[in-house]
Amino acid sequence: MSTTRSRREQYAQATRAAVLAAAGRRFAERGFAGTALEDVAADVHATRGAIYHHFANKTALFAAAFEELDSEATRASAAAARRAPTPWEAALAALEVFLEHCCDPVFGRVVWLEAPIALGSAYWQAAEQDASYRLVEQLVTAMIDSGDIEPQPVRTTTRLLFSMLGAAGIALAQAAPEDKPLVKAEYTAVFTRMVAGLRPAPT
Amino acid sequence: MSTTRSRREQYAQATRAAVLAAAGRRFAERGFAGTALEDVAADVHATRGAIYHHFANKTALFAAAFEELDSEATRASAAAARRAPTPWEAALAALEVFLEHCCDPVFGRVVWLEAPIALGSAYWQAAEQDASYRLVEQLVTAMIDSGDIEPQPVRTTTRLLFSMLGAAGIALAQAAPEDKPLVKAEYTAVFTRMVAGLRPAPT
DNA sequence: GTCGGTGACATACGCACTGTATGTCGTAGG
DNA sequence: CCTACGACATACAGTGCGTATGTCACCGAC
Repeated sequence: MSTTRSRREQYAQATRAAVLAAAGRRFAERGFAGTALEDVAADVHATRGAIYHHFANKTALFAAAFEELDSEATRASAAAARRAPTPWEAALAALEVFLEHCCDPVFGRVVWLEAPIALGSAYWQAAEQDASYRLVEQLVTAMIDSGDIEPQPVRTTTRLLFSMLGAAGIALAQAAPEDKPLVKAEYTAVFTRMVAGLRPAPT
Repeated sequence: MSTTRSRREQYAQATRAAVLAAAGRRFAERGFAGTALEDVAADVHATRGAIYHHFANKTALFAAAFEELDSEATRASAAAARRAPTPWEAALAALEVFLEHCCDPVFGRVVWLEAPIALGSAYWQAAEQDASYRLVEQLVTAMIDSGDIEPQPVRTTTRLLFSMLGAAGIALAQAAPEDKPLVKAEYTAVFTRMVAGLRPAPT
């Protein structure tokens, strides 16, 4: 239904998407505070007026860029989780895919480094509504229900795991390209062992 | 040696300290971006010129306020750790004291919520030089050396634990005063179990 | 005790952005 | 054709940082 749309609307969507992409790159390279909307506009041969036509303000622009990246990574991670036989293995599979996404410089920087800056103190409230946070929450709940881990306060556990994901994402975003595989392996290993601490003691 | 100092210098130190305290409160209440130096200056009946005389810029002012809070909490935590008989118990004791400090609204907000915003993308590089990070690093190393936990990549483990500390600190900073004890207990419990995942498997 | 020097501020200004209000032009629809 | 509306561009006001410059009290020397 979206294929046959008036030419005007097609053009508008195109510029909106271009602005979003340019903003993502700029935010990743120069940071949120360091990028002027003037520059983003120049990247797509437009003016700040165009940006303010499509987005309420600078923060909203960032939020849109963020959500696009986050939801895509979450989608892929959730898909990987669904292919695993047990909740425990689902969590590991999702972790693997998610960390792979964090290796992308734009993703890592925008989602983990700049998001707290852009969204300010409200970041952690906002985070709980994000796709990635909710995926973690679902995986935790599933593991508790299946007995893979002992019952824990879900919210607390999710927040802790989410922050660890953030640490891993930041490390990956900052690592040199050739170091990323090693860094990913280390975080995966320590991460896994820590979560394993929540498993029931072997009889 | 610092007691007998010229009157001028005493006054200067007093205003500097007053600025630091006022900045801490403002940053905690309104956030880093939300507080204008004009307001901080007004709080101590001075002007922005006075602030710029004592601190290089807004970020430096924040960093000074941050470091004061952080070093004090770290000092107390390290002292608690030193009184414990084993590295494992030392880590638990330090965790307890540190989380107690996080219950202070100014501390929690400045150190955990606003610091990434104020220091920007360089936050995580800066964090590794902070007192609290280094304390975690020492505790991890001590636990590995004593065999309390199995050998792990120290840097990776420290970063993960530090981020978990941050999650707990933020949760405590945001919790209502009457909820803080419960929140603290939950985070302590889950945190401890996760770290316990790093312990050697029982023979 | 006064006199030049210095340090602790206050005042005034430029500058870089953000956000908003208004203008323009092409396209869609009757 | 021509009127309306949506997609932008342009112009402007406001805010807040950083800096350059001024002023006045204190300190030490003579």
